[in-house]
Amino acid sequence: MAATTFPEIGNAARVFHALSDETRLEIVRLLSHGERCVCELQDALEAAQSRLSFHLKTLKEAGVVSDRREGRWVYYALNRDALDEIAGFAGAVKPGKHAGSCAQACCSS
Amino acid sequence: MAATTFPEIGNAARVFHALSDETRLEIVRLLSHGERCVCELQDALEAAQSRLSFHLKTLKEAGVVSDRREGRWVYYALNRDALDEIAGFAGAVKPGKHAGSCAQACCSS
DNA sequence: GTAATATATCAATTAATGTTGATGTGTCAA
DNA sequence: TTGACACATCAACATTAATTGATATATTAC
Repeated sequence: MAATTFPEIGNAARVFHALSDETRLEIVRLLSHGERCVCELQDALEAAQSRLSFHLKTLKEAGVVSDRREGRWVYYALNRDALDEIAGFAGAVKPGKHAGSCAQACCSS
Repeated sequence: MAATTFPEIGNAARVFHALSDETRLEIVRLLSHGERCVCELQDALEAAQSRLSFHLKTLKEAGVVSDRREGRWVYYALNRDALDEIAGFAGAVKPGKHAGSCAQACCSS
């Protein structure tokens, strides 16, 4: 498989949607330093707990982050695969870089 | 400037939002083959004209595409900078790749 | 067990986004 | 200069997403 295969549109849309919110991008930025528990994020973002929980769920459902429980705390971490998918998308779409890698109708014209 | 500078959160959110819709991703995919006029996209996507126009506007406002008029037709093309920003984001956020490049509070902890 | 802490979920509200059909604008050809 | 074409914009409506405050669940400390 080429490195620039066009990702599944539906999945890509889900990932991009997860990243389309500033609060969630801040979360991602914080997590880029390593995993964090919810209360640490809460302090850093000064966000209401249920709001944060909502955004974490959104990120998790899109596959951008994963979580793991440790005692009372739940730690969230970035999921490298999702970031690769994003980079892959950008690469696949760059003019001249995607030749032949797109299986859909757009290549038949 | 490092290649992995963390992009402006606000702008990144705008770009990601533009890419968070399947119709718009299809448009981007089509444009990855080169510029297209609206009517070509219309044929390829079987989308109502006003719907397409709405999505093109969204993409344009986010800086993902640019347009140019040629007679009766308006041609849309991908904007490479926006794709670079996406790739840059993915790179900046990857664990271990962003060290020292993040000017915000997240790096002070 | 009981209380406290960390987190998730729910219901209600509000805000943002997408869709549709109709109308407006610019450009070209006859 | 009229008509047809390519496209943008608008208004009304439908759908989806985000925020808030309250309540529920799990874990630990006492």
